[in-house]
Amino acid sequence: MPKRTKAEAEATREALLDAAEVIFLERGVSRTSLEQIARQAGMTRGAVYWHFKNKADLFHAMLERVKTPLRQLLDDVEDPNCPYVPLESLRRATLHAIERLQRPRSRRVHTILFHRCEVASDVDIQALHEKLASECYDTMVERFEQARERGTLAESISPEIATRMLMSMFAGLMYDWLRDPESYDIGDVGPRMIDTFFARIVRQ
Amino acid sequence: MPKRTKAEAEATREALLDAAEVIFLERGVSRTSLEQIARQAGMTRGAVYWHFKNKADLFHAMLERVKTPLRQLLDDVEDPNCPYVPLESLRRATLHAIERLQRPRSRRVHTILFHRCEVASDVDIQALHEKLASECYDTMVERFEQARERGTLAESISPEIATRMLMSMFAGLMYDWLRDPESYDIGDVGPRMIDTFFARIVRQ
DNA sequence: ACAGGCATACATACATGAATGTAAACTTGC
DNA sequence: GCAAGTTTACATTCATGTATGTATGCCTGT
Repeated sequence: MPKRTKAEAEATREALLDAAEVIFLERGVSRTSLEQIARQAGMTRGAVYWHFKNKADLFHAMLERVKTPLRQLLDDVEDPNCPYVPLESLRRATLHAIERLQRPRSRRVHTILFHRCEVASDVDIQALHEKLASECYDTMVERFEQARERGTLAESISPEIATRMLMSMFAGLMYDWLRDPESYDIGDVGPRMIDTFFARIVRQ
Repeated sequence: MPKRTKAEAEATREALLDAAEVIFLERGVSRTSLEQIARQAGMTRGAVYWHFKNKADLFHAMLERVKTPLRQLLDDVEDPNCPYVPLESLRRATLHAIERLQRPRSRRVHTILFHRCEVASDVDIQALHEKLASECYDTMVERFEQARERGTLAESISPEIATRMLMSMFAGLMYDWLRDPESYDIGDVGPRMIDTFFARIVRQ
């Protein structure tokens, strides 16, 4: 059954990416062959090679369908018409990112990113993530400094350390939960952690 | 140069494991061949297959030369003749684990574990880690409960959430730092984070 | 409006290379 | 001399990329 309509072709492309998510999650990126992905989508490797250059290209296309939690957090925090004061905007942005991580697709893709792939295979991904992390760090430090100027951040806490604490908690939360989502409900634990953190670092 | 003395044979085994650490770190576990490891150690694949059953076996042998940070933390916290009160024992154990993570071998192996391998390839590792994490969680909750009974833990913080915060911060710290060790000095930032955390959760 | 032509969207077949595991040969310690 | 280490050689598997086949959708000219 060759040559579909334009819309059908776009549908197969999406089906291939869906299939990739499923198989990558099951077997890990390096151990899955393009044949397996194609079969999962009810296609053959020919379809894969039509839509994508190779496995790395397909992998990148898969990533482009989701927004990284760090990216989400940054976009929220940097939103120019955000009505909240520094600490509150940070808190809300973090909660929002946790919220969105639970969406099925986001959850699948980030489980793959955290636990089912090796960075060495895609060096640019590594560099990209490092850039995002440092950008995120800078922005957060800025916010915590604003909070300190306004007197809402406790004086004994440096903006830099507060930032590292928040970023580590966030990264660790994702890492741990995605490894074993059954062990706890991130929708409950996450917000309670974040709220406790912010409640405890404000000037008492 | 065949057939060495017993001591020399043991030395080649160690050399192979050293080589594995280096190459796994450079190229990722799945992309490295046993040939590459053998060459790095100045041997051929024959030597590898003599000392190890296959790649997975060699990988496990490599892991057995180090102690996981979580394992280290647990051992410290559960030490029966630990002279410290609950919160202080937790704090010290965490600092100690951070300390030991910086040892070259530990750092290399855990970089591999966090960033250079896919869990799906070694399912038992995954299960092992999950068991360790839940064991660690239970023990920490216990300590925080003791602290609450003694009145040293702030009443507004539940032992469960305190535990998750500490574990997430710890995991995130390792994850972030091992991905990009140049971005900050964990020997400085780590302790400052941990100290701030404990200073902020005690009853004021 | 429709007939031809061309590009599209795949499937199939094939060539290649790389890694694995094993068997056999070889060399030296004990 | 036998078994422990180690090398070399070989067979097999498997994924990849490419080349080719092919039927159909889509468009253009009249």
